[in-house]
Amino acid sequence: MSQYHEEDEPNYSIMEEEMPYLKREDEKTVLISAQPPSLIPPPVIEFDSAGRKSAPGKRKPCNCTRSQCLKLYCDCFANGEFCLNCNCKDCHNNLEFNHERSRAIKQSLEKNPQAFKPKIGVATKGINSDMERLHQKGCHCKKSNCLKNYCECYEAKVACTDRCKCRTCRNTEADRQVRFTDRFPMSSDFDRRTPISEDEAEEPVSSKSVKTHPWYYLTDDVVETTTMCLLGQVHESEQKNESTSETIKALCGEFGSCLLQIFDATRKAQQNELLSTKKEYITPSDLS
DNA sequence: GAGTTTGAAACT
DNA sequence: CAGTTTCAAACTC
Ligand SMILES: [Zn+2]
Ligand SMILES: [Zn+2]
Ligand SMILES: [Zn+2]
Ligand SMILES: [Zn+2]
Ligand SMILES: [Zn+2]
Ligand SMILES: [Zn+2]
Repeated sequence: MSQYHEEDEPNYSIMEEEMPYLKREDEKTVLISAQPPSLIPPPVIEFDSAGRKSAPGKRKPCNCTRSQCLKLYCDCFANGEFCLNCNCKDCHNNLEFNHERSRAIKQSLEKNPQAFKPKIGVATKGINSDMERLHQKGCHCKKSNCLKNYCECYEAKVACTDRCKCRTCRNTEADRQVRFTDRFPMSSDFDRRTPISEDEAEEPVSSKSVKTHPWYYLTDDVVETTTMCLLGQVHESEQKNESTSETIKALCGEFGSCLLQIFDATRKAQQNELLSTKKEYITPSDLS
């Protein structure tokens, strides 16, 4: 994979990094029918090419009907993956049509050498934090105000930048900051700061099991943050001109998201309690 | 589920 | 490069 290192050919080095089954041969890019990416050991990918969260094993099945999953219209193809358990019709994005598929990849690649590179920069990779987690090409939205998932920036949960050519954008960094959801993602390891009642605060015995109940984490801070998130959601829904029912639906989602984070803190507290039966102190490395 | 809306990708 | 068409997903009801 790394037998070619030519400084003046950045495209190929990128391609070899992103698509191991591509090889350089003479002045051409040649696709070798090596192991398909989906069969290669562990594709530990956190984000797909569009910046969406992508659980390594699972992938949203496509429903392509006219592209044969051999154009970038197909998300599977665009992610450099084979179709598997998809609902596509007349799919050629598989080993049966490997040759045709390789030709299609090559075709897309010569149209745009960056075609299979992630559209959204990976979020800080150790020392190399140059790659911003922002859309590299920018969106061109006209009617969604960049407030719906039609917008690739919004879908990837990143702010629009000057690279975008969107009209009436409501997804600027400033816009996002008044929506709270992104500003205060309640860290699941927040501490309880405000005692709910004085009795309980001075109860040494109950402190062992009380932390395993969700309501223990309903501190003022958490309640306030949750409320802020909901208000931010209302704000966003109003900008979208959403109907009341859609607004309520969105609010339910937001509230559920907050509740899950609170519950997550509960779950971690339970784990800590289990660990503390053997250890006096828990080091941060125990948590993860 | 049916029908509409949307903007990237493809095409001219 | 710009204008148009095609396409599959996002969205609405
Ligand atoms: Zn497909
Ligand atoms: Zn597919
Ligand atoms: Zn397919
Ligand atoms: Zn946009
Ligand atoms: Zn944008
Ligand atoms: Zn925008």
